[in-house]
Amino acid sequence: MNTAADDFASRLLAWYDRAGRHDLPWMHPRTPYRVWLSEIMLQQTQVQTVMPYFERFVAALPTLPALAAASQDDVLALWSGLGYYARARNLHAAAKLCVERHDGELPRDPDALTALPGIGRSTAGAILAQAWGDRFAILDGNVKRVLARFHGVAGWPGTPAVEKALWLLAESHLPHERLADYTQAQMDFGATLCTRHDPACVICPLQADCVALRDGRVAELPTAKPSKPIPERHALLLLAEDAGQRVLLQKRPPTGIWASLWSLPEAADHETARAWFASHLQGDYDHAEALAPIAHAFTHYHVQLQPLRWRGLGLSAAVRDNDDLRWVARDELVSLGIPAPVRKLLLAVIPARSS
DNA sequence: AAGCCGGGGGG
DNA sequence: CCCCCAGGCTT
Repeated sequence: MNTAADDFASRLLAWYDRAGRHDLPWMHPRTPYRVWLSEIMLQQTQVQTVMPYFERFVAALPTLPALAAASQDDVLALWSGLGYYARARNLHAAAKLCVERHDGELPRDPDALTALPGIGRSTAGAILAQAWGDRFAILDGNVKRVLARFHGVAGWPGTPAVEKALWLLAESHLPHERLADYTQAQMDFGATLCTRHDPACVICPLQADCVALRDGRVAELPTAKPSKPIPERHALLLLAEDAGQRVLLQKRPPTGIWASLWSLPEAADHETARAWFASHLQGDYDHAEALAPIAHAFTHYHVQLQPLRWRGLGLSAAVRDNDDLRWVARDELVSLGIPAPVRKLLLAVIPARSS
């Protein structure tokens, strides 16, 4: 069995001092707000992807009260391109709750923390350990992989039984000191040494006691998620420009894919598109220019988006600009939350204004 | 227990 | 082309 401050933790900490990452943006200064924001951004997202978004976000909204006071559109604009936009909506809602319930600060209590939207057990542990040095375990993808190999735990970690076993193992290794460093050490270790493909076992500080290495099962642990067929979908994107080269954007519904983001009006087929066009725009639907189709992949389905473009259009008199439908100039795109493939399309199609 | 929710990087 | 990544929420 493992003692509380066992070899596992002390070896990991020694490795971290030597080879870990000590200069990530959220470490300097390592405030609760910055730790929290980084942990939310890092959910299912790699460090290199997160860094520029983190810098931009804290520059615009440097404190929790500033985040709470921001508009949802501002928050989504800062998140635009990162994906999993529920994280941004939950972050924003949680900030408001902290202002209401916790005097504008992130609570240090684990139950109060987990009660906030977007913060589960692992994220709460990461925040508590890194922001205050409190003794809580994490169980993210890195830790799951390291523990599954080190202890030879088979079975996909997504199943409750395997996850429960891994939580117990994670807690069994917790040291009594340096919890912030230990937490970072685990993540750095999984991200840079005990990697999914081709881990550096030959220089691993845990190699002497790793069950997977001993049994030659490193490549097959952790057990992969069972794969399922991914459905293919199609949709039309309606790209209407007015005489000033502004594009008509529509706010998406608050649930579902790309919730609450601004995007091009979307239709399942030409019949639906034609009807929407007729009731909102003045012009000839059949005058559309078909642009190159866009292939976009989500985790659980793939979609082919066919953009149709019209120029010099006007809105029907009965429609007008409203809260869910706006003519947007190219310069305004940066201030809105827009799905990545749509943003890319618009920037490619709408010429930058020559100054 | 399974599905939903993005986008990018790597083999 | 496949898989995975500092997961959490909903059903």
